[in-house]
Amino acid sequence: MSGSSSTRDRVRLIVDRLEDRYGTIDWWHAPPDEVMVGAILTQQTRWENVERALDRLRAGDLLSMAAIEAAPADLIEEAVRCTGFFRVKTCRLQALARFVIDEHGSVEAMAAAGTDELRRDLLGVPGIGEETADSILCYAFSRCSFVIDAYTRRLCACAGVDEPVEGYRHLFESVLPPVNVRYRQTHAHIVEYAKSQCSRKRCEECSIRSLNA
DNA sequence: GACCAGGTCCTTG
DNA sequence: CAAGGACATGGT
Repeated sequence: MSGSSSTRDRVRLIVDRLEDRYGTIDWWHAPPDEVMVGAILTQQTRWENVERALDRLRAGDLLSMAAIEAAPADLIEEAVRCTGFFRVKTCRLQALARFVIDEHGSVEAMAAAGTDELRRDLLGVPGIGEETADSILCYAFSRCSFVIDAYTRRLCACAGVDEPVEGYRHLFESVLPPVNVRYRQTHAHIVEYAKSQCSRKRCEECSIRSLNA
């Protein structure tokens, strides 16, 4: 990580500009079990396909850690097929469900754990990397863990900020006030902006690029 | 038909 | 540690 203040100022500028542009938006409010499932299903996958899978799981009463832990794998596979990597993702979902049930007893019980401990434990579950862990912490457990995804890296690259993943995380966490709603909102802003304005084709005219000067 | 999508893991150099 | 491949379906 480079703690360079000019880099941090640039990130602060990104955050402020996005807030001016989009204002208050409330993103991904769903029950914790559903957030955890969605966080895994959205790996390398468009969200629209994830929603289909979530609907299928819900229809089969499979949208809870307890149900996923108990269900036969082929039932899960069938429901999540539309998100791609369906065998791998089914394994990951069941590994997460087993972790929740075996190590904590329930999702509600998990909420009692501290953020650092939770993060470390989640990263120990096969199939859960940094982004998935932080998504779960931020959107399922309302913690101040900033999510660094492909959109965030693309947008930052546009603005001339180039860091290793941990660098990005600490940059954003040093700029944002320690309030969960700001974390989820800023990440939502980045996704909205990057999707519409900073796609591979349009990046040249992306206004964030002007922060380079 | 090529190319990409809100990653993660495993193998190599 | 960086780079490359595997995992797979669905949309443009």
